[in-house]
Amino acid sequence: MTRQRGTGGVKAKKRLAEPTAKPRAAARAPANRKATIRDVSRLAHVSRMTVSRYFSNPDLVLPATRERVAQAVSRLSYVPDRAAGSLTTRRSGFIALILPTLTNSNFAAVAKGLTEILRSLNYQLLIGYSSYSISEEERQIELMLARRPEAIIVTGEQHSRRGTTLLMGAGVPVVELADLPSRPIDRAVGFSNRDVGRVAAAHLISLGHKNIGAIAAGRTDDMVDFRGDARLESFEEALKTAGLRTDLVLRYGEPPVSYAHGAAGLAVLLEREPKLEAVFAISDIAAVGLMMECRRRRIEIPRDLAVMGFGDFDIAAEMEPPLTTVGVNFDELGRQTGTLVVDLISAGTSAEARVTNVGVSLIRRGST
Amino acid sequence: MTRQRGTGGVKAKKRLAEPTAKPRAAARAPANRKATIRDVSRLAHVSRMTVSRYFSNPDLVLPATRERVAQAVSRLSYVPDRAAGSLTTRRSGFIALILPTLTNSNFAAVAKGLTEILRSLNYQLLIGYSSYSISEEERQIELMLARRPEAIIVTGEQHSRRGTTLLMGAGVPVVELADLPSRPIDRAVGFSNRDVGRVAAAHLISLGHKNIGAIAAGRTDDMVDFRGDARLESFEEALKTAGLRTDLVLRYGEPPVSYAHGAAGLAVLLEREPKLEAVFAISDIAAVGLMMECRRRRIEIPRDLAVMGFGDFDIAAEMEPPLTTVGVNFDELGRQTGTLVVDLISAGTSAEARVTNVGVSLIRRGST
DNA sequence: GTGAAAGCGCTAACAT
DNA sequence: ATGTTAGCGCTTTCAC
Repeated sequence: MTRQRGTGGVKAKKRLAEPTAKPRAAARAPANRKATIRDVSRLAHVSRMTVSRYFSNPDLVLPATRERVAQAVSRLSYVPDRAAGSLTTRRSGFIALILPTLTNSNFAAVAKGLTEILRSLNYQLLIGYSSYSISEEERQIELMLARRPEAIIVTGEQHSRRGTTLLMGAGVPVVELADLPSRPIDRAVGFSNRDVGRVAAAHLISLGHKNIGAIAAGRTDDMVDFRGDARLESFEEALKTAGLRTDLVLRYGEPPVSYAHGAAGLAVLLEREPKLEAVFAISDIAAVGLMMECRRRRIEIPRDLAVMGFGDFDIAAEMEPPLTTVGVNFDELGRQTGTLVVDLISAGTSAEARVTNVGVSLIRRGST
Repeated sequence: MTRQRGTGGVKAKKRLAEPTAKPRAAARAPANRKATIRDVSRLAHVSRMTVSRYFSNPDLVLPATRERVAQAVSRLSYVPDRAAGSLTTRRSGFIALILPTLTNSNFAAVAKGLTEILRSLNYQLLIGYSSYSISEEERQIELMLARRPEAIIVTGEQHSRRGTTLLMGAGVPVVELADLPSRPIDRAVGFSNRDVGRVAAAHLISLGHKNIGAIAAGRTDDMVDFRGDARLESFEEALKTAGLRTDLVLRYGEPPVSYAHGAAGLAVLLEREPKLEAVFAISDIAAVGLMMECRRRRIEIPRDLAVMGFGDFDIAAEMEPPLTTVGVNFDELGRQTGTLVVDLISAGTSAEARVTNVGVSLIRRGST
């Protein structure tokens, strides 16, 4: 079974199957086959096991031996193949994370918070994003599962039927993020998007506004921002409960909402109600776009129009006037999720409740 | 993790690989263990190869058989283990991507452009980020290599010594992004950050400004934004060449630059030179922060101060006045990189030059 | 402290 | 159309 130098030992028939169709391993770097543990062991004149120990538990290797292995490893630029290793250890070292988008700094913050916790424990985040598409999320779940992650983190409580089935049968901890599922698949760390809508409405109403508008994205069969919708719906309900009009609650376009959503939204609202007094955008991004449009139209904030958003994106505090918003500590959300996941993997359990609420808070600033 | 028997103490000669005499676990997947191809094969009464073909080339399987396999797959919620598969195929299906940060929508756009190309070909992006730390980048490179990606994409041309060694020995295509290395490790798709600085300086100078400032992040031993620095340096050189003062070229704080960098930077510059006429920020983000600070100080743009940035972030066009900037099509950069990488993997070569320049363009808007 | 044997879950290359 | 054989690169277990 020796098959070191040259290709001795390999069946010569291999030549047959070379119809340039499929890319073969050697296609690109003929001279450069990746070094294996066997190459190292031979160079260092030790067994493969000793090389393995050198990486997993160096103390078990005699210093002199260790040094020889180190030399060989360095000479060959050897990096152990984790995929091969995990086959035996049954630990992939992957934590899967499926987000709606990467282009949202709040979600990026979650990834950052998670990484902080996972890095020292040598887990690697396997990040995927669904572009707010339910079918794409399902595809991502399957892709992730194929990599045997030790835990899987998804966004929200709404998934495709098959996606849910896959998650339930995953056999590893599952965490749903940024929501408070009434019936979590396994665990959840999030906040109430309905609370966000209520807090926003309460704030605007308490300021005495009557003609209150709102801006959100629409939805297609496949693309939905469930959490944004929840914020909008609860906002609308709160308006209704207060006996206020709800015909200024706008949904249009595809998620995620953009600056342009906010700018265009203002135009629509103003046409519908010139005496518009306040607007809640389900994302700071739309709120900022709207504020810029106000500027173009010489509408002074908050004197002529009160504006608030959601997310407390970096730009919110920097705006002039600074944007009132409903904030969530996404960094912390990521860290808590990381801690939970690590507990779940190592202890198989955690003191945390099945559903953890990190809460939301009104961040009152100059735009209202 | 109980071992199965079959490896008994006695050395059996030539044990058959396939259906051993010794019965193993029952056909159904044990509650606690992910189903394997063997579980499926037993449930469907076929060999493992047939199950394998069902996934890789269903047409080779008789419809009736296919149906039985499908049933079993579905009943067991079986998802093939890609790590195990790649051991044999020598194709991990991973493309590694190492970015400085996820919190930058331009880099997020690169990931998006890449995904567009790679998705249909069933590659999975393995994303890592370095937080602008050189040592962390090195660590990421090693982590990635351990997953045997079929190509590895890194940002920039500056890496740690060992990082470079690892990349050179990777044995797979390596693409350096967002830079134009004079001596690329393998391939590069990017633009000239020095051009950016020159274009910015030329623009501001052509407008007749004399007291021109600039804002960038500083650097620590480990944290550097090489590309941002290149933009700043070439900007400074252009100023010098034009015989203009360069004492208003500012660097401070850690990368990446933030809104706050821009706001604080303006204060410093104004203190140093009350007659400041124009500012170039190495990132739109800092430029936007600076514009907001202008607003607070009732400095009118562009009348009192011309401002320009880099990156053409979404917010740039939405500002009031809209921000003049130097733009790069990062989406396209991602797509081109994707196409290149796919060519390189499948054909082992590509018509592309070793270094591809996607170019930069001055986007003249209202802030100058 | 080190090594030999066995096998993780999968598939390429052959047989039928 | 389907099955058998022989590993892929690594680590577990157990022997020395």
